[in-house]
Amino acid sequence: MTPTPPQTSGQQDVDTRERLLASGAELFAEKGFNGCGLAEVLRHAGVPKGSFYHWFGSKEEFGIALIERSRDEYMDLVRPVLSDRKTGPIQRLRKAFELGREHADSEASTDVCLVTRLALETGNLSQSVLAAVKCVHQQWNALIAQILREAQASGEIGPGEDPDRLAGVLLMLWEGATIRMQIERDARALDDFLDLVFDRLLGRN
Amino acid sequence: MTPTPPQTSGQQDVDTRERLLASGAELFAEKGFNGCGLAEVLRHAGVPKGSFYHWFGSKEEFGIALIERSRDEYMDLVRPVLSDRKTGPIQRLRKAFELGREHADSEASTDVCLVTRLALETGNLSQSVLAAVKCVHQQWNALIAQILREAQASGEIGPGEDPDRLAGVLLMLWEGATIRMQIERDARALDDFLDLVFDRLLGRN
DNA sequence: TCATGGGAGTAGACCGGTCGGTCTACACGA
DNA sequence: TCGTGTAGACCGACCGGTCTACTCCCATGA
Repeated sequence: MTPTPPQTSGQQDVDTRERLLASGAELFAEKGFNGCGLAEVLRHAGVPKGSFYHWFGSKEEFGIALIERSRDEYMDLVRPVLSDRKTGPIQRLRKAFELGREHADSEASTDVCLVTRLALETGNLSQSVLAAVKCVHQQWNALIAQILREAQASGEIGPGEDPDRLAGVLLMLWEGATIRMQIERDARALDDFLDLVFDRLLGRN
Repeated sequence: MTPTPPQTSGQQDVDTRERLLASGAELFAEKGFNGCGLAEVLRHAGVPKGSFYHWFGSKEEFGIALIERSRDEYMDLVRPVLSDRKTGPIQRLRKAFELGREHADSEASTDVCLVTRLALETGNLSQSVLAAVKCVHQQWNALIAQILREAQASGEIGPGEDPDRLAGVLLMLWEGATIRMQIERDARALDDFLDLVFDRLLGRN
């Protein structure tokens, strides 16, 4: 279905696909899915249109690949932190979000998590892209809920909390902070998020 | 500069402008500023292109008019609640947000606050539209901060809080909840927001 | 009283540019 | 020679915006 990565022919071809994805991630995060035409992605990547449609069936399919890539990248970044058994669950969670903050700080200030960026475009996103966004959200939600359950088991948070619901709230706060950052062009919103969640909401540690 | 409202000639002309604004508010809230072409707005309003450019200088100018209209509508809705001196500040604030929740509930679930909707489009919004969004945010922020100061004066919240910063956090949470609602097509996210903010964050009342 | 001129507003054909997507031609290694 | 991938001209649809033609109302003045 999707072209398989080449085995013998060197890396020029992989390069093309990878260049497209990198350009797409950058430009879509900055301008949104509908706000950026293929021509611009192509120009930025230095790839002709024919090559694009060799690797991807449509702009939509390209978008979904980008969403999944974005999730995988973030997961890779965060996994070692989350699975570090030397620190408590809440502290691990905090570190994971701090990684996200640092990421936002290091990029151009307009650059924001692609998944969040696409989330508010849902109204004019196609059904399949929307589904991909939703799916990643659920995965993140489950991941956070898992950590919260650990925290509950170790007594770091009260047994009365619903981990799934609390995870949803955390994710939702993070998204709000991301919009705020986007408007104000200032990562301070993410600091406010960290303060709020870890000092006041899950506090006393 | 802008065409003055007609004084003597009845209301057909005002009607045209109003119909355009109503259609624009509905369609832009659903599809975003860039996700919806003028032709669609025109068709929905039953107004020819010539009339549109009679009333508005450009799509951009139209967008700014919509943002300001959205703000005014919400302000009118919320003002009586916020200025009701019979209830405490925090309770008034809660009521105002609950009004927002009810509004979201009554509309089609895709329909969301226009200002929030445009906020994440900042990347591909023109400078002037972005400025309008930012301006409305600051006005809301100031409004909330004012209420919080009252709450501080009456001892409902601690004197250590920074009202402006806290107002920013509240607004940011609200936006996160709005995105969440958009993705899940479910207003439960707004309930979570209300619980979090008023039962836990500003709690004990 | 009524002809008339002009501004307000309606109506939609039309413009160049850009959109996502298709198509053919070609380079190159196995 | 055939499959893989590059290259870009080209397509119809649609974008925001312009332009001309037209209707209608009413202010003016003899």
